[in-house]
Amino acid sequence: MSVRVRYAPSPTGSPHVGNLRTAIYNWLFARKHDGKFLVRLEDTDRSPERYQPEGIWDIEESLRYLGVCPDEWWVSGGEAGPYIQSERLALYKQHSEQLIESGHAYKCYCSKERLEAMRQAQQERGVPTGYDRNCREPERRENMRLQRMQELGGEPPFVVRLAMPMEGKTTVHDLVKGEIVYENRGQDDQVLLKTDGYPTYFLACVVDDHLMGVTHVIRGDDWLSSAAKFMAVINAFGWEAPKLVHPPLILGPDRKKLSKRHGATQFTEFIEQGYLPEALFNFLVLLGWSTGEENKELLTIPEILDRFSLEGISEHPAIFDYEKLKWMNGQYIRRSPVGRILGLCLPYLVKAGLVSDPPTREEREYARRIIPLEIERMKTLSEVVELTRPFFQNIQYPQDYDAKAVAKWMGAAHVPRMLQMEIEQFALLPAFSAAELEESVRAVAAQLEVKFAEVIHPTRVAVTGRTVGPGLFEALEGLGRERTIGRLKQVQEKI
RNA sequence: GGGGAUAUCGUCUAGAGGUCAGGACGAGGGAUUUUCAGUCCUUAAACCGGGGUUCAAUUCCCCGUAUCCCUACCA
Repeated sequence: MSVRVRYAPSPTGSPHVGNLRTAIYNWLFARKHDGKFLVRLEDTDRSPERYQPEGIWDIEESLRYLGVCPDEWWVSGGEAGPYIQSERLALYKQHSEQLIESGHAYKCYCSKERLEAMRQAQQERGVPTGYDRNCREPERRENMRLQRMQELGGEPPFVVRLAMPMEGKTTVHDLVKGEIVYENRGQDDQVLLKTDGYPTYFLACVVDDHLMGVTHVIRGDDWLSSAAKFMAVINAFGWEAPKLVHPPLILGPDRKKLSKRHGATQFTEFIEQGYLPEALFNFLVLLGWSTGEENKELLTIPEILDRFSLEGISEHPAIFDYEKLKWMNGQYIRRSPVGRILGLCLPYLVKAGLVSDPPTREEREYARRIIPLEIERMKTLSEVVELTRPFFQNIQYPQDYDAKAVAKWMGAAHVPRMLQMEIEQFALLPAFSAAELEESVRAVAAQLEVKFAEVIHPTRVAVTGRTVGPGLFEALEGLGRERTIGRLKQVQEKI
C-alpha cells in the first residue's frame, strides 16, 4: 500500500511554526516513500475567533514558501476531495448516523448549561470532569429530549456522542514512542457532531483519513493524550487504523507550547522578516529531528530528504531558539548567489522608502553596488534597511550622525586638514576605486603624520555617520565620488 | 483533581552497559583586519534525584521529582 500522509491545518489565523514543522515531516515522509502528501483544511470550528478565512491564504503561502508542495489539496484538487471539511458535511452526518445505528454513538440532548453546571460540580468535588452519560441511556435520553422540547417549544437540538467502551483498554501504537495503553474507563463520551451540524475533530478527522486513504498520521504531540478516543472512533467504524507518529511539541522561551496566541510565532512573520525558505526548513526540521551520529547541521533539502526517517524524531519537546535560527539564516544568506539576495532585498528598501517604487535604473545599479557590501552583516533580509540606510539616505551632519562616533573621532586636531586634503585628492582620482582611495588615504595619513587608523575612522564617520560598516574604501567606492565628496564638504562646513 | 508523555551543557542535540560524554547556537579568549561583521583557532559548560539489575549504569527496570500536553458542542 502506498504511503499517503496529510497535513491538516485549521484556519484559526496564520499558521505557526510548529504546525509547519509537522507539515515538513509529513512532506519528507511522503517524498521519501514515494507517497502522496495531502493537505486538508479543518474548518469545522465556525466561531468567528477561530474561523479566519485570511488564514487560508497564509497556509497556502507558507507551504509554497517552504517548497512543501501538496500533491492533493483544495487548491489543485484530487481524487479524494473535497479537501475542505466544511464542504464534506453530508459525509460526516451520514457517518455519525451509521455509528448511531450500530450502537457506537448516541444523541445527546443535554443543554450547555447542564453540562457547565455538571463540570463545575465535579471540579468542586475534586473528581475527574467528564460527561455523566445521561443520554447514553435511552430512557433518560428521551426524558431529556422531552424536557428540552418543553423548554424550547420545538424539537430540541442534539449532539452525537461516541459511546466510549466503559471497560477494557485501548492501545495506541506510536511509531516513535511505542505502545501506549489507556484505560477506557477514563475516557469521555466525546462529542462527534455538534448542534450546528459540524463535526468535531474526532469524527471529521477519522472519517477523512479513512476516506482519503491516509496511511500515516503524523501530528503534534498534543494529540497523543486523546489518541485513545481517536482510536475508539476508528474502532467503532471497524476500520484499520493508520500508523501514528506524534513528534514532540515546540515550546516558546517560556517553556509553554508555542501557540498562535503567543503572537511572534506565525510563519508569515518569519517570511516578512526575511528568513530564507531553506533556512527555515533546515532549522525547523532540526527542531525535534536529527540525522544521528553525523555532526552536520547545515543541510540542503535533498540532503535532508536523503537522511530523513521517523527514527530520528526525538521524544521530548524543544524550545525554539531564535538566535540559532538567525545564525542559520545568516549562513544561508552568505551562501546564496548575490543576485538572489539583491532581488530579495530590494523590496525591503522600497518599503522603507530608501528607493523609489518601482526603483529606477540608477537605484538598481546603486543597490547592486551597495548591498553586497553588507551581506556578511545580515542575519535577516529586513536588516538590509538599517544596514544600508547611510548609503541611500542623505544624512545631515550632525543630527543623522551617531553621536558617540562623532564625539570619539571628529574632535581630533588633524580632522579639518584631513577633510580638506581628502576633498582635494579624491576629486583628482582617475577611477575612484577602492585601491586608489586606499593609496590616497594612506598618503593623507603620512602627510599629516598620524596613524592610518586616525584617518580611517574619522573619515568613515564623516562619510557614513557611523563607526561600523564595510571596509572604508569599498564603502567609499560604493558611495561614489559625488556623494563622498559632498558629505566630506558638508562636515567640513559644519564642524 | 484525573490521565498521558518526556527528562544529557543556558538552548538544539549525538551517543553507548566500560567514551577524555561528541557536535551546533550562544558565552569567554585568541588570530586576521581600518571598525563592525565574517572567517579560523580556542576555553568553560551537561548525563534530574533515589533505589535496584550488573563485575560495571548516565545508558536497562522501578519509584520520586520536575516539565509539557490532554481533561471543550477548539483543533
